[in-house]
Amino acid sequence: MGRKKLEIKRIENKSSRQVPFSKRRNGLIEKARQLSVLCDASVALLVVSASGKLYSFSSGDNLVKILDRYGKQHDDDLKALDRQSKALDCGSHHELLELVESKLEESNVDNVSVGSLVQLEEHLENALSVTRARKTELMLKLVENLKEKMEKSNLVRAEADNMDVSPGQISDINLPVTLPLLN
Amino acid sequence: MGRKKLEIKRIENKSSRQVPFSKRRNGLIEKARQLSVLCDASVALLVVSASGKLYSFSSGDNLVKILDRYGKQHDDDLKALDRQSKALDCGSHHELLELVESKLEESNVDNVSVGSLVQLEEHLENALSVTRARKTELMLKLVENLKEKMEKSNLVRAEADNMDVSPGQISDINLPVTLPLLN
DNA sequence: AACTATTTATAAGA
DNA sequence: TTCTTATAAATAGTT
Repeated sequence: MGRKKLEIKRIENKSSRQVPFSKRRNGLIEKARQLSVLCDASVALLVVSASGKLYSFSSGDNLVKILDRYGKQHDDDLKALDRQSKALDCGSHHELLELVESKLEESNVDNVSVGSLVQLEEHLENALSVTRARKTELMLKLVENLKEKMEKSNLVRAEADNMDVSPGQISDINLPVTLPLLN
Repeated sequence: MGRKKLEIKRIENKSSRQVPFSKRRNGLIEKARQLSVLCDASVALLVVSASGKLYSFSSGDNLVKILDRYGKQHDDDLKALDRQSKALDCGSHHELLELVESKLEESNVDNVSVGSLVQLEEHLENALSVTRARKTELMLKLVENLKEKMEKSNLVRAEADNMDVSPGQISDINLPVTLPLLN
């Protein structure tokens, strides 16, 4: 959609990439927003530029929740895989071979192309990354801690200044206040 | 970009959402692909429909790597946060208060709007989810195990059939073969 | 950062 | 779902 039709291939010149990157990144994020609003969908988008800068979007549900949702969907599948794996531990090579062949057959029956198998592989990799994503509550607790401390501190100040500070007001500022530390 | 200009607000009728969802989802994924190719960027996209179906895209780098990259970028920041938090444990309320106010001041100096503070909060939530995402190697090992077993099994069959099976061939089929189990 | 000629995406309809 | 088409929106090249 420009003066000329553009081939979709890597723009070699690094500085020539800057403007298209910025335009398309913004466009993509806006499209993601529209999809989430129009169709009531959860959307998470991460973009890392070649120079390593990160840009992200996530719909009302934050990334964490979307990942959780994703994780939940695959939980049972992963458990099945786990059981399968354990079963294989005890199984003979012969049994494994039969399993593999039956699975191959299923794939053929369903006319699965190499392309879609590759997609399935990506699928698993995603599922793995999501499973990993469920372990660490530590940082969350850390931030919760900070929040509490700031809340207390604000209350102390409020008392000193004889002002009324509602919990709502506090929670509006306490997290952002900590965030400049991240940059 | 259709026959009529469309307001970007939730399409209430559930069935009326299906077609736009499908079209826009495909469009979004295509745009994500183009951005990653044209500008040599890493892009990860997760879309969960209102009915809970998941669709995803990730550029050559898979989601795991993109998350790792994201995580790496924020690792030092998170460590800083951690140190900060520990320091606060020993600090007085007064010191904390000063910190909060100085941070607030910084924010004002930099003319940070409420909107961008909200963005920063999302930023942290993303960082948290990524930090969580780095913990579990378990599933990866599980799959590696499966891979090895299948490789062995294939070699066994290859010997039996007196065929030559290169490692490359094996790695092309062993993962996909396991993947139908996930669905 | 703005402008505009074009291309691309897509809303509605079939 | 898939195709068609009129129109809106995105954006490549330019200033």
